[in-house]
Amino acid sequence: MTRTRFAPSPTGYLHVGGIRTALFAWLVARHDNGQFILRLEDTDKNREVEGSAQHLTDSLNALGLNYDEGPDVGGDSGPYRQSDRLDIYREWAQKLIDSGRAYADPYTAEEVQKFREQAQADKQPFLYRNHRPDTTEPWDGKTPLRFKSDPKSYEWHDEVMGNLHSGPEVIDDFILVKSDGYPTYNFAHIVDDHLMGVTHVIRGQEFISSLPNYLNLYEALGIEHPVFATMPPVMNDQGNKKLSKRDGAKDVLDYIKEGYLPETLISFIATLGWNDGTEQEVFTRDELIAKFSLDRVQKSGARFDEKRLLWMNGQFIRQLSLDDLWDRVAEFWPDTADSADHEFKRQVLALAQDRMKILHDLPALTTYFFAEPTPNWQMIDDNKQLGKLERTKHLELLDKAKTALESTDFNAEAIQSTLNDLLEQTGEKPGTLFSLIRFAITWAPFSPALPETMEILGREHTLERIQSAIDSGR
RNA sequence: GGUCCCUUCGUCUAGUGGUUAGGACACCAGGUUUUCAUCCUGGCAACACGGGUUCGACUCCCGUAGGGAUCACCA
Repeated sequence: MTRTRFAPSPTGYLHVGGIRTALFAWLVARHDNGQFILRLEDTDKNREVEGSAQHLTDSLNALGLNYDEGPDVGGDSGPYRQSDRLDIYREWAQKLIDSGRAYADPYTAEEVQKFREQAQADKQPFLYRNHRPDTTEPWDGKTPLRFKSDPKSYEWHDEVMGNLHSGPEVIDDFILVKSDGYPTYNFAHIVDDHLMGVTHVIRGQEFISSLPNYLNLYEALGIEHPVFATMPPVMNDQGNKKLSKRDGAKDVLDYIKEGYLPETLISFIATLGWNDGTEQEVFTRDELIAKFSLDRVQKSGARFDEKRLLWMNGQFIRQLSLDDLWDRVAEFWPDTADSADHEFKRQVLALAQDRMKILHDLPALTTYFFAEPTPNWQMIDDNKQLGKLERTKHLELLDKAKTALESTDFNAEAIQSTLNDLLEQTGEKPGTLFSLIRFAITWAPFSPALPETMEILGREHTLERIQSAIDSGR
């Protein structure tokens, strides 16, 4: 039974890089009909950020990355918060002490730092085990507990990276339990993954260099290691370093707030470093679950290109049914739309659907449907065609338009036909006449097609706008 | 610096010895009786470099260069 986990530390929010690791682990579990576990690695109290555990689960939930077991949903392998598992780590640490594979670190942090600096000065790689004491006092829990490593070469398989290898020089006596009593990640995650029955450890490439040490610890503990899969890094848009909070990587929840769809984020993040080998560019959640496999994950890092994300979001918005879109834009209408008629808003939304890239575009696209625009003749004078005409000509044309529209059925088709007749009657070009009317009605730099806009606005309203345009131009 | 990993259009990528090196984003041009967007059509644009192996290398091997990760009582 496949069991994967996402094991973040509650030190802040989740950015695109972090969520991708979660997504891939989730996809592996769902693809295999297995389980996905959330485990909080809160063993560094200094770095912990208030409220971030909640923020983490909110982010996962917002993207629909549901977990079968976790701190807030429970499960048979809990607790799922490492700070609640201290007894367990102590027990496993004792096993190591008993078997002679762990010992009390006799040095202070300052002394170790000295060793490190000395090694650096000698241009030698620093290895703590070179200073390993011959005899040690029993561990009293007040000093760090170190792993007594057994340096050797390793070869192992990584589902993404392929076959990897390392020499004995990278194996060292790392700290298992800190002097504050909390285990290090290096120790805790191995115990937890084992106890929780995790079959696939999916994590970022920053752990690849520690893996030989983990292998050494698995052996000392006498437990089998899970399948490893290393994710390539997500790079910033410059491509010169790993995406990081420190360099302003955005919180995924911020993308949701701006009106990126969860399914866009899922599809985009998945295809950042994975593809199914066909020319398909956009995937639904179900398609991803069905098609995902670790062996098609890229080995090299990928840059985060926000333009592509924007494009993809537009694709998803356009695929939505009007009902679905309606539900999702609830929080995005302009304030002026609060009192507007329900059906009217739905028609406006239908018109805006083709132009939205993110849901937050809605206000800018629709304001003149809900509030009277302010006439701005400068827009007309700046127009290439209209600027050549006299103001009196503008007004004359608008007046003719108004008259023609007064006796027209107010549906888009009839309006179009009326406008076409007007074109012939006045001898003007569409670019002139239609632009003029469009400005008179919307006073916006851009807007949806004229007949549809008029139809939704209705005859009365449309004629009023034209009239007030005429009045303001006199 | 040591160790490990990586390297196809500007970007995301397909490609597993023989292809006009394909797709998508972005960009440019044209079309859809106005604008913006959508949509459609077309265009620009890549195998980091040098050696091998081979009848034949983007594909295999070795070097070089460049990039990344890591060398914590952080994860």
